[in-house]
Amino acid sequence: MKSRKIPNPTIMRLSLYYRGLAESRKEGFISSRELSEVTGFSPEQIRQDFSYFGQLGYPGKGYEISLLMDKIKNILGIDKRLKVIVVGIGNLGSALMSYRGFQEQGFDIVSGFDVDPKKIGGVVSGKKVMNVSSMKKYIRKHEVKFAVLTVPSGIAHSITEQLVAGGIRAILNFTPARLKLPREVKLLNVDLGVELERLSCLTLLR
Amino acid sequence: MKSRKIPNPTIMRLSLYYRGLAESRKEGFISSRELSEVTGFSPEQIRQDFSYFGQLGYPGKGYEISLLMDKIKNILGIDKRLKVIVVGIGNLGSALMSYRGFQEQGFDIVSGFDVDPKKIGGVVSGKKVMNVSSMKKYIRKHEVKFAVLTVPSGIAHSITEQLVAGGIRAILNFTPARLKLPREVKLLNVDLGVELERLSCLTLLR
DNA sequence: CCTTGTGAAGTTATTCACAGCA
DNA sequence: TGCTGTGAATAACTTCACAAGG
Repeated sequence: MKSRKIPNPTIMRLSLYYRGLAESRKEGFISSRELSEVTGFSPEQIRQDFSYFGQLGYPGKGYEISLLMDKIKNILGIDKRLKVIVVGIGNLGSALMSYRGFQEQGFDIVSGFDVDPKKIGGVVSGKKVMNVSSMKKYIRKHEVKFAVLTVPSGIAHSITEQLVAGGIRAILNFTPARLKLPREVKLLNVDLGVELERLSCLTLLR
Repeated sequence: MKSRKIPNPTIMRLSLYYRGLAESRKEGFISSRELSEVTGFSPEQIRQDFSYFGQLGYPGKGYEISLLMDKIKNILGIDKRLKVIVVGIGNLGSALMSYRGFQEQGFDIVSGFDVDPKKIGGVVSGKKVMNVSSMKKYIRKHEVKFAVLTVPSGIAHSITEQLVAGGIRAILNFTPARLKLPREVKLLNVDLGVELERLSCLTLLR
């Protein structure tokens, strides 16, 4: 274990390794070469990545799969279930509230929030939709740390302020707005239009 | 213009620059510093990025906004509208068919495909939902190059084969499946569970 | 002054190559 | 033999620093 700072790209790859391990349904041991075939990353890179987290593997055998998965879960902080709220219950927001992938990865969507009276009081995928005005209090009370943001970009900033005031620690932002956040609140932007653009570009250039 | 190979990160930033330019609603000229404030990237990086694409700016003035936007559009290949199909009309698929962001970025969702008889023949957001069995022919006939994939991961591979056989050139994959594709077909994975995981991890480590 | 564009320096990430262990 | 773990080499990316133009 070389206890240097862990590169960001390594962190970004960990969840894909985890997914690869889960999918392979292999049991016992897996080598970096085998994991390479599943995930598409090079064996060297995989070993390098794992080396940041200590002695994980066994020379000549590989990595013990269940141990490795536990370790990654632990590193990623998904060894305990985390509460998530969805703000903005439009088409995308509703879809995300029903999205099974979140559940599977250890996230519990606990409720939705919107400003539209027609949506407030409703139920989507078994979870209540509440008024944004009660959001701050809710976040505090239930100690929610994660929010998924799918509101119109015009109100994204004001909603974000309320999220931060409530104590949210991380925002998965589906709006095109570039949010300004205090250092301690983490942000990940998922811009579907931008993703397609990038894809379009890759198609033309390579 | 230094005609070296364009770094991947540069390409990934271009669409965000474009978005920043569109949002700023500024007219005339914009400097790298101003664009920096909008996008969050450093002025040096912005200049470096643009420098790959030739003499774009004017010293002392900045970049001519409409010119710059056209240039980026051209580079990203979004100067013409592109047809997109959505395969898998579940919650997420429906949301994506209604997603205005695609339209705004120059992508036209032309139709949806599913295997569920209850969905086939339906209309989502003004577009027909058709049987996957007719998909290959449709792609050929309408020369569709882009597909958004939101099917259950179990059938992702077989659907993908049909997409490729039809002549699709790029796939935006929302399923957790790691798709194996011929070199000429580009792939971008958007795994919402993985995104949240990464965010969770960032929260804990930094 | 204000800008851009860019070589060079600095930083970070990936790949290589091999020691050491089973 | 096949494997991991890791320093060293390489490659990729970002930031700096400054010349030159408005």
